Amino acid sequence: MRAWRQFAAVAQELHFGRAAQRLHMTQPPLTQGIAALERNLGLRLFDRTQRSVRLTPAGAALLPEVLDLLARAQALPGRARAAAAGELGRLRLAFVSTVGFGLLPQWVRAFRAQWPGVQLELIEATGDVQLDALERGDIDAGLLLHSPGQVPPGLAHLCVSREPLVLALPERHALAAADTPLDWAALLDEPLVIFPRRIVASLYDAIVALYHAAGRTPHVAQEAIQMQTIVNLVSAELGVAWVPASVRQFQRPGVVYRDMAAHAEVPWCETSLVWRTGQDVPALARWTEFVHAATAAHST
Amino acid sequence: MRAWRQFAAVAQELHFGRAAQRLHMTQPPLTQGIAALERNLGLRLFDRTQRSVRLTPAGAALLPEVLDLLARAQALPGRARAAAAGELGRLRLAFVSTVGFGLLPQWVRAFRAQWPGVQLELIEATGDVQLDALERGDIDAGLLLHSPGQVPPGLAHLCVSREPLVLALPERHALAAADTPLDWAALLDEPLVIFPRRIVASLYDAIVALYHAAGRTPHVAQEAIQMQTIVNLVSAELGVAWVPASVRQFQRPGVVYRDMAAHAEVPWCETSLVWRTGQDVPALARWTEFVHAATAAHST
DNA sequence: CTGCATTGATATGCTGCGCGTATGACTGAG
DNA sequence: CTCAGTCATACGCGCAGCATATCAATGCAG
Repeated sequence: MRAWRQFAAVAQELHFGRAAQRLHMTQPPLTQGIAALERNLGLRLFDRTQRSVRLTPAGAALLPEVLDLLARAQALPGRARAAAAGELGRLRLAFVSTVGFGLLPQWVRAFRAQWPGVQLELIEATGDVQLDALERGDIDAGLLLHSPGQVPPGLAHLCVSREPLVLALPERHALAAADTPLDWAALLDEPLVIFPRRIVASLYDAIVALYHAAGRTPHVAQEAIQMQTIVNLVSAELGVAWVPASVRQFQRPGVVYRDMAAHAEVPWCETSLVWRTGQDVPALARWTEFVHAATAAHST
Repeated sequence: MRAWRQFAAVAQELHFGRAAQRLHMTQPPLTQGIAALERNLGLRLFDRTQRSVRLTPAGAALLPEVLDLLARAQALPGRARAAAAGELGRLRLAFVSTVGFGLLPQWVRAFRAQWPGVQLELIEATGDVQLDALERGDIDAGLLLHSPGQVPPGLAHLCVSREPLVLALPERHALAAADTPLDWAALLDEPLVIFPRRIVASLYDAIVALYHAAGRTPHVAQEAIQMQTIVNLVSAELGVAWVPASVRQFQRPGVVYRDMAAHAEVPWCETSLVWRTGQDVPALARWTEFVHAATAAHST
């Protein structure tokens, strides 16, 4: 490596004395170094008389590659500092499917523009799978749903949005028209489409509590893992469903959403970024900063 | 550099003992080397307990770059040998405009495909300019016209094609019809369009000799440097011209070419690749080999 | 709980690479 | 012919980087 640095210096100066000066050394060992390099390679890199130095064609062909190599080598410490600062590296981010249709895409675009050195890997997964993956170290952070205040223990979190649940109804359902007075008791007797409890236990329990408070037990007609699927099942008239307000964006034909905020008992849910504490992932710090700024800007 | 090689070994093995073995050294100095590297960078690359070694996120981000750098460094001697073998480097090739419309383009395509590492720079120039440039070392080889056997002295050469001169006539000229018997004496009295003598002295002299042999002196109506221009001037009925047979490809409207091979005195011309001797330009050797093979294949 | 094997860290001495100093050999300019 | 300039050679030395020896901590077997 040093030999190549010496080669580059002599090739650029075409003068052993000045090249040695640039290398902070004297001329004799430089001459020897170049001679040793040429001997090892088995070819001449310089045509030199006693008065002048010129590159051979082979030397000239090699010079750009050597300069590139030296530049990369010299840049490595800086790259290391960049990596430690989180400007460089890989970040594995899991997310539930609903946020994939929300703000996440534009966040990802903006983040990649701001930190092009960070390789952002996106993995769609349900909340329970994300928690397992976090535990095993397979991902660096997750974006998942939960009930307010019910963030999984032992993890750092950053709340990204807070929204009430709304009711998804088949279009032709008796309670679908917004101007009809709501028969709360009749609603609680309707068949329910809901996610399995293991997906988001806290939110599942909050919905069940809503029924229990009225002395009812929910009649679960069908389970589905993704919110999109749940809405599709509502469209197929298998039942009604409680979904986060943001799901209204879907506008699936055959489905109407009804705001239940008038009933104080209706649960809310939060979407949070969660990650392990206790281990330094610099790129993750950049991501949490970024999300914090993005949510702060959005809420103002 | 050695420090980075040690880093790569430990990062891949995740075990100081095995990494040291791979590096053909013992474990203690490897531990010290990594410690020194981390101290110089001011950051930790490995999370190590007394029993295990893991990469920090920064270390993991850095590993691909380091591996790339090491691979390039290791490949340099091979690149040097390739450069010496002429598979790598720059080749500056001058050519007269006529060959630019002949076989040269397909030669260049095929050569670039066979030797992608050679950066072939093409410069259009007349023969006299090429000889100056060769003398000054501005180009590595030239493709130029000359009379048979009259290659410029002190240069190596490779004859690429040999062809007779043909007569370029204005379409409406009395001698233009191929079925009319040729009035040789009348032809020699026609105004002549020809290149300046300095461009290709040997060919110029051969044409003049043709006139002198019949006791005439050519009446030079107009001079032009490029064959295309000469043909255009013939089209403008400024005179007739002697041009290499290959120029017939141009088919300029208003110009007809007449084969003069019946007259034994008609000069021939050669196109040759010429280059300086006495200095080794490996890529040039690849080019001369290539042209030799191409012309041999074409002539069979 | 105890001893052992494994593994990374520390201590110490030594060797050789690569540098500096001194000098030589050759060349072109005045 | 002399001298300044430049690349090559000779030789000695200091220190970076290695090996040997050893320690300390941890997981595992019994």
